[in-house]
Amino acid sequence: MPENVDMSAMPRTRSLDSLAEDMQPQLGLRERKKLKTRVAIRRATYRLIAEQGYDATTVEQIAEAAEVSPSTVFRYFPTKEDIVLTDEFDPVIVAGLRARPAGEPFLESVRHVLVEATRLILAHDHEEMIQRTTLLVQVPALRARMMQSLATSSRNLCQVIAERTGREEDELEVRAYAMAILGAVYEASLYWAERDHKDDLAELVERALSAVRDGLR
Amino acid sequence: MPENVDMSAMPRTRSLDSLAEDMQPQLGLRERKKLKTRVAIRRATYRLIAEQGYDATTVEQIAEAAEVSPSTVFRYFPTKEDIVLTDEFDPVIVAGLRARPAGEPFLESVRHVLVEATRLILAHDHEEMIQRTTLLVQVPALRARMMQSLATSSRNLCQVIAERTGREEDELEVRAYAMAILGAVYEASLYWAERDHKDDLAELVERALSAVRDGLR
DNA sequence: CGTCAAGTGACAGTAACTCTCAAAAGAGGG
DNA sequence: CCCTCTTTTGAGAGTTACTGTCACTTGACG
Repeated sequence: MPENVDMSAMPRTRSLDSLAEDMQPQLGLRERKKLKTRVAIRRATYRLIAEQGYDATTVEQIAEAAEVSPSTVFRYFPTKEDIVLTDEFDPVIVAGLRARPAGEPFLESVRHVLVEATRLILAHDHEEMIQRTTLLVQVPALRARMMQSLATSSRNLCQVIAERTGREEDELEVRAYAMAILGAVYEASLYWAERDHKDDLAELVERALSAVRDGLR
Repeated sequence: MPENVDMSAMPRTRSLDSLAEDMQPQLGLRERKKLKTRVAIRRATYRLIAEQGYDATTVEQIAEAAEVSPSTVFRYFPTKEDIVLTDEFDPVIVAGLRARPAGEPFLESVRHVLVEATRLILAHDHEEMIQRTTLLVQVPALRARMMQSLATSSRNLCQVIAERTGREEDELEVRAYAMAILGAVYEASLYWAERDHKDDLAELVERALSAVRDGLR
């Protein structure tokens, strides 16, 4: 396997790691190898799942395809679900929110940032987002594991909300509001996948958040 | 084991099935036995988990304590998590929502009904709600499985929303709104448990929903 | 080059499920 | 009361995700 792969030459198989990959200029060999293993495991997983389905794909197969031992797979990802679900979107969104003007109503900031982030992510990893959301619709175990993701994102979101609104980050209202937002975005993603990704996800996210803001009349 | 147990004599160990139990007047012996097995499994589970913790409690132990075979446990509950999480709250809430005046703003209806339902449930199964939410805080697997619960409740809620607002039940806005509400309620439950159930859960639910309605300022 | 720490693989073990099949037990008719 | 049909149960074997241990390899660094 060549040391430096031209990522832009593999339009259909870019991984969600690619964003992280792109901006790791010169780490030690150890770190680079680790990143490569991560990517290899994830690529193998996505490929095998696309071929055989989620349940039919065992960790052993993944390990073999990625040319590592099963132990190593579990060292990199605590559960099989995580191989599919792990992403690095939170920092992007948090940073985006911090960059918005302080006076702006908070939900407006969220809408702006989430819509922009969605476009960015789609531009970067379109195919993989499609695979991920498709799997999310098909595999209950993944939807379940998603809760963990939501909880983590929620905590991050709470922190920003606290900064912005001068509240405490563990206040009930803050947490409820954060989870409401994330729930809406989650539904937008599911909706997108269920309709075979025909719509513009960014637009769906915007509509979902507007619904939360306006209520239903 | 006696045929008829005086449920009101066991104030601390009443199960979430009790509501369902109370209103099954005279079914066939078969059905009554099934209900009893369900309750036995759940009681055994809660007892063992209280003694040893969730992870340390195996399905085999549960089966033994409930005096059934492990196969039977899995026949009644698809997963170990479900033994803890399954409830019958949705019908209560749906019926409550249908009973609200048609003109009322929808979120107001939701607030009324959820707050009332919370009080009712607490009055009926207080100890078990405490156990459940405590476990929810402690056990990640349960939080994850909760997603399934939320999805089901969400579908039910969507249906009522559709009836009330004249929209389609699979419309994005409806689904996003439903999930936002449930997310907020979920956070209220967690918050309650994290603070050792000192607060009034019904009040927390109300605050959480108000936060969604008003946004954060 | 040598030492140390980090990363890996082989292996054994656990427990949550799944499937299959035969025995047991309620339902219902004679 | 008994015979039959159907539902429910238990027993057992098998799969797989995950955990923990330990010896081995391989980058890092002086």
